[in-house]
Amino acid sequence: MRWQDIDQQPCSLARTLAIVGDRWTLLVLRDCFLGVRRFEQFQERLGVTRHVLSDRLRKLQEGGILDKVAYQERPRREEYRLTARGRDLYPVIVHLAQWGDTYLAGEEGPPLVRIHRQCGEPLAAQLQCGHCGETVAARDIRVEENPYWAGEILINN
Amino acid sequence: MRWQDIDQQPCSLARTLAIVGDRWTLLVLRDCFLGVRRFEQFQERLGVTRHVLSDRLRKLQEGGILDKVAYQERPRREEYRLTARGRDLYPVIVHLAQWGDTYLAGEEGPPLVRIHRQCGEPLAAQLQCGHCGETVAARDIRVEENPYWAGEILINN
DNA sequence: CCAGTCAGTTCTATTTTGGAACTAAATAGT
DNA sequence: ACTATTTAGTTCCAAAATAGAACTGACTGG
Repeated sequence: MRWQDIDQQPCSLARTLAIVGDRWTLLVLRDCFLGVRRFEQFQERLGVTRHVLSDRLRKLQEGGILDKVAYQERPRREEYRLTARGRDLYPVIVHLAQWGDTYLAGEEGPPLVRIHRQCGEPLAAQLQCGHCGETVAARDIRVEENPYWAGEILINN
Repeated sequence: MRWQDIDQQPCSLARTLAIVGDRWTLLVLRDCFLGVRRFEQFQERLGVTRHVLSDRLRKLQEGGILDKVAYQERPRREEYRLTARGRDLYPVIVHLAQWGDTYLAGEEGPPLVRIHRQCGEPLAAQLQCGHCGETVAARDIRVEENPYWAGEILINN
C-alpha cells in the first residue's frame, strides 16, 4: 500500500496522518503554535526546502488546519494562520513535545517549558476524560468497533 | 536540512519525531495499542512493505518504545511489546485519532469508539494540567525558553 | 533603472519507498 | 528422507519523494 492511500483506511488516525503525517508537517504546526505565520520565517526556522514547505502548507490548508490570509496588497502577500480545527491539534503537539522533554532532553534540560497560566506551574500534560473529568491511562480505555467495519479493525474476534 | 538530522535541533518535538515521525511509524504504534505484536500481523494489517516495517520496528526498539521479546525458541521467534516509555505516547495516538473522528469521519461515523471504563462513556479526550487538574487549551499556555538556547527558539524577542 | 523583498516554482542529484522475490531456521506431514 | 509450511526477516530494482540550489513574478524604494 502506498502512503498516499492511507486516508482510505477505516482508521481515524490514518486519515489524520494523511494530512499531518508527512515529514516536516508537525514541525510546521509547532511553529504555528509559537506564532510563526510567514513562508520565509517557516523556511528559515525549520531549514526545510522551500519546495517541500510549499507542499506542506498547501496540504495543511486543504485539510482546514491553516488559513491563507493576505496581510498586504500590492504586492499581495499572504500568511498562514491556524484555524479552530488546527488549534484542536494542540494536545498532539504538547504530548509529543512532552515525551521528548521527558526522555530525550540532555543535561541542559528541555529547550522550552510550557507554563499553565492559570496555576503558574510547568504543564505536566495528562489525558483527561471530558465526561467525568478523570485522568485517563491506556489501560482505562476499552475499544469498540463500529459495526459497519465489524471484524476489520480489532484483533481477537 | 535533512530529515535525518532533525534530532539535533533544540526542540523536543523534533527529537521525538526523529523516532516516531517517519511514515507508518505512528500506525505501527496504533496497532501496538490494539494488541498487535508480531511482524506478520503488522505487515498484513498495515499493508506496509516488509522492508519498511522492519526499519520502523528497529527504530522504535532503538528509541526504547518497543521491546523485542522471544515468544518461542526453536525456531526462535520474537515479537514487539510496548515499553512504559511507549505507553506514554498513548495520548498522542488518542488525540490524533480523535481529531480524525471529529473532522474526517464519514456518514458511518468513526471506525472505533474508545470507552472510558471508569465512567462508561465514549472518551472525549482533553488536555489536563497534572498540577492543578484543570482542562487546558492552547491559549492557557505560555512558553519559556531555556536560557541555554536564549533567543534561538522563540520569536519576537 | 537597479537592488531588494517575499512567496513561491523549477531543476537535478540523492534518498526513500513500494512491490516482489528470496533466505534462514525450523516443524509437520508423507 | 523429502517436501511443504510458518515466521521473520533481507535483497533487489523501479518509482516516488526530498535536498539543495537557482530561478520567477510582482511589486517597492531609492
